[in-house]
Amino acid sequence: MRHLLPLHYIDTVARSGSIRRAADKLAITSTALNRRILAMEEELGVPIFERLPRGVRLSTAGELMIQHIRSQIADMERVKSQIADLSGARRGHVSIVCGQALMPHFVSEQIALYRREHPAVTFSVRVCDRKEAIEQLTSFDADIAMVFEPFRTAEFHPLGRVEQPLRAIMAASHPLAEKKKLGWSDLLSTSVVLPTPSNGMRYLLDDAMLRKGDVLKQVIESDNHDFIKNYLIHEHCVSFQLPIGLGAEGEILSREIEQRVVPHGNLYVAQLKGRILPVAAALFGHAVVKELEARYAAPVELVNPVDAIQ
Amino acid sequence: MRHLLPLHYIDTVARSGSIRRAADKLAITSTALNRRILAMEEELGVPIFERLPRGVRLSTAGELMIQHIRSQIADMERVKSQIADLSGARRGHVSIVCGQALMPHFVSEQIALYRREHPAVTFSVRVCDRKEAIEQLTSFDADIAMVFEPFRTAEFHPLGRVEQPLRAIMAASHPLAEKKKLGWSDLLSTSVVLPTPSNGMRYLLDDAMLRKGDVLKQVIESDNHDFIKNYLIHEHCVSFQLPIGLGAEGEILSREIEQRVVPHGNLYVAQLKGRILPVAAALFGHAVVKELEARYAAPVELVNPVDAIQ
DNA sequence: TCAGCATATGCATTTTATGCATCACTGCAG
DNA sequence: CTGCAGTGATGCATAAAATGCATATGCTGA
Repeated sequence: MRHLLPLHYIDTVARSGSIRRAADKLAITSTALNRRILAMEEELGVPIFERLPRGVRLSTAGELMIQHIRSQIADMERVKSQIADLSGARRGHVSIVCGQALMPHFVSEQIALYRREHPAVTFSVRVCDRKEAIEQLTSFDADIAMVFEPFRTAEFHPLGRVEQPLRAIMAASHPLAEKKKLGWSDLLSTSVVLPTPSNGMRYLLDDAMLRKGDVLKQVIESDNHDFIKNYLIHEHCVSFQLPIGLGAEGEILSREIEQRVVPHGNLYVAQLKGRILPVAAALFGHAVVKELEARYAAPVELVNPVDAIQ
Repeated sequence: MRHLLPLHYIDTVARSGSIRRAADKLAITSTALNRRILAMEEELGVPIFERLPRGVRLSTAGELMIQHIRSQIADMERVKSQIADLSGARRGHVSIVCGQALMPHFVSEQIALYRREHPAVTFSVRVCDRKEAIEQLTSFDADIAMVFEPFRTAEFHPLGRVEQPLRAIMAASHPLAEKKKLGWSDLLSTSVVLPTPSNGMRYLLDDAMLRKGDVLKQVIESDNHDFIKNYLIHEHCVSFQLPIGLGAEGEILSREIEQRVVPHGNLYVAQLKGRILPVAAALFGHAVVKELEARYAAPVELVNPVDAIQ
């Protein structure tokens, strides 16, 4: 929309950290962009950017401004999506961030399902850790986040939650594959491959190790679950995965872990607090929550018992 | 701000109901305005206004758009006020609607108090009934509403509440002035002057009459409390007022009414739900709530008992 | 049918935004 | 210390956009 072009300009400069770089992205000259920013600052009465020798940085006022700007741009998208919805055809774009490499199986399935109903809705999916996920929400770059054991912040507004117990995964030939349920001693008896600390599963595992006062024999750490899964074929190690991230059982099997050893974690579907989502995003989020709760029976809601009854 | 000029144009047209009238207010020609609107509709892909023989009216899409526009404009004000606050000087404007003619005594006092601290903050005060008050909030024309027994709607977000029992007012020479506390039979024994039905006090009185199956001897109905108060000097009638609306006792006295006869009502200070108020408005609202609760002991909060303890 | 008032549109003019060339400044590598 | 690369700011000519005037067009109600 034309009228928020100036806002988009400022947003781009803030993201680029330099007027010239932003000007390149926006396909205008740096002088034009510079002058628009000077004009905006003139209007506002205070500088939006601090001028540094190697570019610009948001001032305190600019921080306030940029939040406003991003919310306005996102809200305009919402309005457009609602207007499009009036004429029957649901259109728009849904931007999703999901916490780990485990989600894509589920997410891709859900997106395909949604797009079968509404082919005019487009999607973008990014995988990142839970801290980044919340940043993406607050910067209005993502509409919906799906994360495991997120940091609780004021910005985070859960749309739904399901419990996910950690499961141990290993090659079919691994000795522990003969047991149905693994205890702490079983885990100690083998080498393990752990996800990086930014991962929610790692958080639960570190916590378990701290409580037990014992450390697992970690041989490899990786942020890529595909790599981990492939590695298990070559060496008799154990790693971990959530039920939702498990594919079909083939060379790699999964086994239950006793709950008192590693407590169950929570998988959240969430949006930015206070924001009204575009129609498509809101409905997709709703559909995902419904499906999750159908697959993994919704836990009893502790915050408000009355709601759980309905 | 320049970038929301187009939005302001649309807002003005929506309020004026005609492009020409809006153009006059905006001090531009109707052709220029017309073309900007056509351009916006082009961009949006759907008409914002329905063209009628006697002007224009918002289309369904326009209704969505205008809500967005007003929130944008109001939110920009908020940002400006927050930025102004950064540099120490609190500036800005607070727009208040109060439910009845009873409030102005209290409100004027509170505004004076606030302005003594922050002389750069300006105020506008409008008196209207509770239905209009909520409309003013939703159209972003008012930041804060102070109303007695409002309609409960989803848009209404209470910042504070105090109980206000109705009191009977009358001339000092009225026979009932000799009693300290009036019952239903006392009220039936005299003529009464009632506020109009849009008034929250009237709502409680009508309710009482319905329950008792008896009607008061209403001789005059008026929406103007000053008129009512003056009239009581000339004829021995009884009327009603809230404690907060009572001035100093002179020719007109007030007497308590038994609670089981007319139940206590609630006075609310409220804002539009989901909106973030400008700094000045938020702090003024807070100050008012605090003062009200100091004067009329805050009632026990029923919704969430935990909060009341703190 | 016609007067009255509404929105739309063609065209000349004014205002605004853009691009080019250039300046002034800073940090860094040699 | 010096030159280089990279930054934002500014003067001026040009391109684009908004505006105003005159006028067309469309509808209602008497």
